[in-house]
Amino acid sequence: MGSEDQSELLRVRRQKLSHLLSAGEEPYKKKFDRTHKISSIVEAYEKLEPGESVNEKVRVAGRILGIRRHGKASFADLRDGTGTIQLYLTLNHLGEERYEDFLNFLDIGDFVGVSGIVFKTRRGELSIQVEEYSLLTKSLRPLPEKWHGLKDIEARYRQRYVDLIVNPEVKEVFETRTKVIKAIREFLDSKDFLEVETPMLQSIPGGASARPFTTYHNALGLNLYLRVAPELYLKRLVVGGLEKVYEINRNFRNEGISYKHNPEFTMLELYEAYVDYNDMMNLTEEMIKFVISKVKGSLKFTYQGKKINFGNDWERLTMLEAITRYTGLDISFDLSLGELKKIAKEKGLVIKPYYGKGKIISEMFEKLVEGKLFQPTFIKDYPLEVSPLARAHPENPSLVERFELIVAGREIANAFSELTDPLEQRKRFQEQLKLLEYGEEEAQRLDEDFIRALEIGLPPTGGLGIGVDRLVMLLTDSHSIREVLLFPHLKPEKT
RNA sequence: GGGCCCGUAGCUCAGUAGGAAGAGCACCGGACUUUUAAUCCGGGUGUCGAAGGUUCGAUUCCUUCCGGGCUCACCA
Repeated sequence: MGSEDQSELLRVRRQKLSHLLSAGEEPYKKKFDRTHKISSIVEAYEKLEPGESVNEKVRVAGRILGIRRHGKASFADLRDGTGTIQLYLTLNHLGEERYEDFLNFLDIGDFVGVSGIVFKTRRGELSIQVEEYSLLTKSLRPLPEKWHGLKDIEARYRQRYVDLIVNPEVKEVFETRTKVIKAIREFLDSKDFLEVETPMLQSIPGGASARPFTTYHNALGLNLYLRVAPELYLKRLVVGGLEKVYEINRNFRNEGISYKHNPEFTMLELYEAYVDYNDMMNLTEEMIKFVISKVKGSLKFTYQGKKINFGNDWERLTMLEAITRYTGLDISFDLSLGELKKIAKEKGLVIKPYYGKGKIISEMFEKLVEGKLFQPTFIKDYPLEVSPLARAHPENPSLVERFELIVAGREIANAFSELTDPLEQRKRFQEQLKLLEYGEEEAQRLDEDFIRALEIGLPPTGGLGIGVDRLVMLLTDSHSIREVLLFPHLKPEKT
């Protein structure tokens, strides 16, 4: 784009840049030695009396966020990664040329380094009396308005760098996100879990019922899939003797985008040998309580205007109990398939012809009950039909030892006693293959090497997955998953 | 993918029952040596998302497309 096509705002900044260059100024410097971060100046000197100054020269650097001109003296706001401080610039201290240059050629958005004396104005604002300044980076585009910030949701996501500059609460969300992940690691590391990394590129996508992204390896001439879950690899590691493992990393699912779905999202999965899903339930509760206390300082907070209390012992209901309680329907596997379908259709559910009793019951739970569970609730004993990797329930062969943690109507965690019997696992995969034939693209594929690993022997194992983004949504009071992803997926801008 | 809504200046938003495109901030010029959403005086900087259509005339009405939001479906 030539300069004649640009708006006046862009043109003016480029003119200032040209002027600086022709005056021998370097507008993109490589470094600046600081003596202080802004927050350390604020901490050290915030108790100064108005009018008082400190006999110590400081050097700080940051981005100019505001300029207030007052003739022969002016103020500017300077922000670095730790805080904001006011600059006080006067003709007396800088000399006429440097003072005028600051006002004429520097703009809001520019990075500058300054040196000067710390003092407090008579209005009580901690400030730096600037004796020297240096332009570090010239900004060529205006920032959004100081009062309303950047509101346009699309612009905020596409230009997250601007969002982070002008909307301070956005930075806090991502700091919280990092704290959550650190707290998870702290908790699991203290319990001697080993953090590992397993393949993102898989030749058989496994471990979850989801459509995968496909890709191609040129050198090997091989179709590959982006993983939908790390599960089968992590269980191979338990076979290998790593008794407690976890991975926090990205999963990719080729599905729709919504306020709670992004095509790539972050998942915690962990596996522990010699324990079952009841132990996983206890571990989940302990871990999430640890994370929330660490991050929020309290186990009670509000999410989207409603109070959530994580402090009590969380309720544990079987799926069938939950359906009965929240719908009044007396559902069990004793009903015939025909009866279940009839009830489901009366409730407005879409039931495909090949659905069995288990799938219908899980549909009833997900569509009719899940959204009503706001307080943290464990729902346990899922239908076997929808859980091809979980161990059957000893008291009911139609169920498995599996639970999900539901909070604010959403699934936060999913766990089970792992199926360790290789012969049974092969049968389960074969049932999944039938679903693939029915056109259920999310059905799971047969993974012969995983079966071979089970044949080597997987000890009794409990496994757990937690959707990290959704947990962060809860703890940051975010309505949309996009608010907790730095760069949520959007369609490409223009052409 | 379906339904509803949105797209006007760099940003936040008005507006035109179809007839010369507006405000605040930002920006440009001027005044001002302790201001802080500084103030005061002057200046509107625009492909009204894009392309067609209707019309004497379209930013406004219609169609299609692009992008976004909410919601339903699918999923975590």
